[in-house]
Amino acid sequence: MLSLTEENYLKAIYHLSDGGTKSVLTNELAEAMSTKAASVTDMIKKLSVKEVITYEKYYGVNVTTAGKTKALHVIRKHRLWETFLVQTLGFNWDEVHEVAEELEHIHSIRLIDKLDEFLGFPKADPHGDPIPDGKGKISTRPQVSLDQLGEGYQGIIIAVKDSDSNLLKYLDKIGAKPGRKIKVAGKEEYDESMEVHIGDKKFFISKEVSKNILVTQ
Amino acid sequence: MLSLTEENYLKAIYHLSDGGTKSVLTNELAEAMSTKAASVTDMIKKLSVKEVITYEKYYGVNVTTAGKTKALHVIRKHRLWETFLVQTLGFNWDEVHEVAEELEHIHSIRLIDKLDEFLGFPKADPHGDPIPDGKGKISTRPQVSLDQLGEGYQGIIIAVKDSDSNLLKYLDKIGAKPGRKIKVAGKEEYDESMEVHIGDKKFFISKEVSKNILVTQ
DNA sequence: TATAATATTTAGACTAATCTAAAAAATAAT
DNA sequence: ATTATTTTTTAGATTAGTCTAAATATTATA
Repeated sequence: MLSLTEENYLKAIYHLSDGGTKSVLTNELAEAMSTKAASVTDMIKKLSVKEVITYEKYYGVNVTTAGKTKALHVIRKHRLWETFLVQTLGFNWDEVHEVAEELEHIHSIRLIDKLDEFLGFPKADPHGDPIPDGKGKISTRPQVSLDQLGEGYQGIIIAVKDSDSNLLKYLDKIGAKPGRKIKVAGKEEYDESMEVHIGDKKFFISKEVSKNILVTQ
Repeated sequence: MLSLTEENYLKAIYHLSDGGTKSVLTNELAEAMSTKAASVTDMIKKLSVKEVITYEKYYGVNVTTAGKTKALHVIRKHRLWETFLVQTLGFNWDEVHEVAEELEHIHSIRLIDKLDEFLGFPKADPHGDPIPDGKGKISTRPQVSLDQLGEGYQGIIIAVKDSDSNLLKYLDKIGAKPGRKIKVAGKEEYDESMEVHIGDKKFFISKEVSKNILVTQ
């Protein structure tokens, strides 16, 4: 059984390792957890004893299979709660992250399965991120961030990055929601800002914004 | 701000003091918290620094006004979550206590107010216990436990004690739910067991059971 | 390839919450 | 009113998670 803090570290490691595909360094984990490298070293020792990560001194951390499953279970809870907050309680999509950070640590499996059922077994959360099933299986679609695409591209928004509440408010304002069609009408070489069409409306967005919009390939 | 543990201590003190009407002794608090008296002494020192209780060495603990408000806020959250679990997710009333013990510590006030609204501002939880409002105001009705009443009594079940899951299963089986009419058809002097009529059905219940049924006076 | 810069780990200390064992106060019993 | 019993508190230790400062390893640079 992992403590709340251990769960948070494991989740961060999972995300930073891109779902367990690469190692994570002490300092980037410290940065992500808003803590000091020394604290991270202590924690990764604990997590490797619990066999959810492997760890080689000075060479970073990797998630084990067991660790992946546990991380995905926490992510499942987080995303189901976010869906509940928006779909059922009427929160805006920019208001749910912090609350879900707390709710994701409630233990009852029965609760989360009932919640899943109540919500109609949603495939994705309000930001378009896929919701793992009870066994920790996650379905991913091929996707790119919009900034990597050039003029003329046309596709569908799959998801948006959900970390920054102000960004989400802005994306909401321009209608950049999962499921909407988006077209790169023009791209400025100098700063990589672009003109996009979303529905029948046109917007100029900075590279900073386009990096946070994930679209079909 | 109280820690999770401090919140749990405060809630226990509030309950053991009958809503702040009497002092609580170290040992009974230790018993209620499944911990040792020494730990209790440490914690009540912390809680009195935070001014949610007053404490005089060797003479027990009393809740302050601020403490009452905080305790009632936790109780509000507990009871709203219990209502949600039963009403919305389809849990049985004997399955919700432990989960609500975790959920009651989620901090967002906005969450709990939205939940309250979603549930239709319920006045009582599934066991009949009153739900305090956002300001910590609680409406209590005059009530007695059934064991204190004699043959011939007739009234309405207001609430049942919710601590024991097996008791709740039994009460569910005999239909002893808040709102139902109940009549004491006979009472055995020897062991204070009684025959009760609930709806059109008749049951013999022990004193142990009757103590846990709260009825109108 | 030695040296400088950066990253990581160790050592030692702090707080919250807990414990056991011993001391002290309050209550009960003779 | 002493003594015995019970209750409560103190003293000192332990674990989880954190920190700073110092030491060590790795990587980059000249």
